[in-house]
Amino acid sequence: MPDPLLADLTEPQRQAVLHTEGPLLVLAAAGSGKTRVITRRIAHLVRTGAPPWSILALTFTNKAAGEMRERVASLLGEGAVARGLTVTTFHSLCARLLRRYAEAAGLGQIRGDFTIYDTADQTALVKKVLAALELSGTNWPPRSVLSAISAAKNDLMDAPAFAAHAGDFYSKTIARVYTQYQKALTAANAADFDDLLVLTARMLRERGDIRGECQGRWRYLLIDEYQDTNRAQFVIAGLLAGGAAGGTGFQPASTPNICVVGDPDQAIYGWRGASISNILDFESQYPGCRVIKLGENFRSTAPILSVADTLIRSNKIRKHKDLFTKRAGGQPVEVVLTADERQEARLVSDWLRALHAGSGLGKGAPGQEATGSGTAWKDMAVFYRTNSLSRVIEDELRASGIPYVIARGTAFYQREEIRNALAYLRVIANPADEVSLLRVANTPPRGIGDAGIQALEVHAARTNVRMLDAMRGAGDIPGISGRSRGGMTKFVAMIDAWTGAGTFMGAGITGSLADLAARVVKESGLEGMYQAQAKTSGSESDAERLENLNELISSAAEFELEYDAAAEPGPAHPEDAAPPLLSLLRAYLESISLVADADMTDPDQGVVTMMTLHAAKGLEFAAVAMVGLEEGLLPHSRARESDADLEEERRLCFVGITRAMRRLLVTSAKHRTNRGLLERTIPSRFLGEFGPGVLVSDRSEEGARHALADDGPGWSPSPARGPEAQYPIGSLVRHPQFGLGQVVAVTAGAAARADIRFRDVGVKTLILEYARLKRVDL
DNA sequence: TAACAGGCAGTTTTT
DNA sequence: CTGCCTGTTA
Repeated sequence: MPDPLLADLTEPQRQAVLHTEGPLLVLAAAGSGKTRVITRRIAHLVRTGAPPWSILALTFTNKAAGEMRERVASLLGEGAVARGLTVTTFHSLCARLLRRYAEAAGLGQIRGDFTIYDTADQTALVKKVLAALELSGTNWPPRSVLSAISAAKNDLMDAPAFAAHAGDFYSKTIARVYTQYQKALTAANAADFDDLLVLTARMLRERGDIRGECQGRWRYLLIDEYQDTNRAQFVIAGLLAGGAAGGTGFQPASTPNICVVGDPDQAIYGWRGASISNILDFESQYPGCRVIKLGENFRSTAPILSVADTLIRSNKIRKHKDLFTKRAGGQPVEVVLTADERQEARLVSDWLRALHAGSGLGKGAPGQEATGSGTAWKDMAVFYRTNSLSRVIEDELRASGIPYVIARGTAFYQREEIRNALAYLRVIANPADEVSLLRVANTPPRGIGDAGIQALEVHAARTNVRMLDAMRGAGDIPGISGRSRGGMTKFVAMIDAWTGAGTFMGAGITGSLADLAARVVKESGLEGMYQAQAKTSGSESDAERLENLNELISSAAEFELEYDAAAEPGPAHPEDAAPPLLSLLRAYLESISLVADADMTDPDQGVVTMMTLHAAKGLEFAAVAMVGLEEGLLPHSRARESDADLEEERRLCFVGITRAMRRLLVTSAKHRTNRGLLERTIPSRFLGEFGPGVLVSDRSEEGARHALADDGPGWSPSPARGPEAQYPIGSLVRHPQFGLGQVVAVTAGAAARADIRFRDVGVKTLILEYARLKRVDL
């Protein structure tokens, strides 16, 4: 009697499902049925007797985790999932482990009720630190400082270690900031995204008991998209598996049941610290591990696959693997050159509309369902390299009445009014959270100004109390004006009223999260503030803010309905249990902190999806349009310095192509308006690597709005030279602001600069990429 | 203290 | 073009 779990699998797929004991590496090419294998494997494990709670599957996005959970549930029934099967993201898992064990582990930095700081919070905090260290924000852009710190953390380097390695002035300064930043996080009882991983890795490494508990529970470990793991994730995986991770010297418990799935050709997170070597070295890390390659593609037509395969062969640092399909036929891939981004957008929108109307799509490979009626909107997508490209497309789709969504899961929570409301909630959940406190202490204005805050901060630091508690005694603090004092007293009273002075008991304290959110929105004065704004300005966007606040309350209500307290990790000691409302609030805030852009793509919305190439990974669509195939955009200008960067860009392009099942349109605009400036572009070198069989057309004549001469062929590999080559020493240039000048020195490299002596304003050093210079002596 | 104007700098991808 | 930061004024 054939097992229905195995019946429709290919031989390699079947092998991967059946290999349950001992390490397993599955190299799964794009579209090779990876998710199917993973879910069947989990189902098979359960069928053959593994308790669901002993299985841990890790993904990178909530969406991937959700899908996996759903598919397992449909194979086994909801019951199995309910019996403790853990399918979650790395970051969620770490957050949960830390909530449960952080205090017991004596990590020092955080307690179980910590707040997760997102990029905006991190920026606010690092700015404070920079100010305190008297470093100017222009010389030390918070963004770059944070990315240096993040890189260190991803490499599991803490502040003391970083300081120890810092040799030059730059690193030494970063080390000082890193140290203070970490101290500030500790004071705020907060962890940034990277900390979630770093602290978990440290905890599992240092605490054999906790590690043992985890290993004891999760006997089967499965990790998806393994090619995108960074060092911290790699170490966590190794420690959970019970293997000897990263040379830390632990004895493997036995041969660990760790199964990793990935595709080196789809590694696109190198910039975030991911290292392909984690997957490439898996075999040597776990000697005797089984390796299974899934090469047959079940997703795309032959022409699409051929383009993808030809392109990716241009990568030199690569283990070749055949990508093939048994199906023949299919429409050719279309490459279209347009005059500019507006024509490009129009072309994409026309293309989508034509497919929707039913021209052509069903005539693909035999065996495909003939969709004479056209492609549904939800089966189409538009991909772009950078978010900024979405605007023109969006305008065009809206104008032509095509329904669409932009996959920007985080956008809602980034809005000013939402961040304000959430900041209040976060202060309730974690009174030490200074970033949130400072954000709303005077929002809406209640008379607390900079001077008042300054005095309060000094006092709090001196007396070693939390700022919120310092506010309670504002009357006794010297240097605070009466007006400020009044505002602070009101502020504290308000928070106390919401929390029952921290007890979450008493009259007027409900157990409902939605009620709490509603009270906060109203009683904080946010609602009134935005109402007033909407009335005076009468603008649409101000009215929208009020709607958004209501939507936030609804989202809290929704979360509350779905929340399962029993599924939460209890504290290590039951007597530490927080009031139910507080636990609910923290879980809610955590879920918000960990949403990703990709999470918001709901396949059932019946609309075209627009998203970045990064967000597209793991998805598939019947028809895909990829725009902006231009030098500087894809490959991105920031990523063509090294071969490694360039190859990652090529993989990104590969990922985009391989999302398409039946139709693929790739566009490149000859001119593009950048920051209000029309620029001529060079077609992406990748177009020249698509191989034969693509259908190329140049439609730029039809859309030409300006009389700029067209030169040259569609594309040829662009000369790989930086902008500095265009501005030799001595050349004359014009700058929109500084006027005429002469180049006196040039430095090539990442950010090529030139020293230019201007006739009127003297010598200036400019970054060529942004300087908007024009040669005037040619 | 709050609101506003004007100058300036920065441009990727995200858990 | 945008958003951020600074400085000015009521």
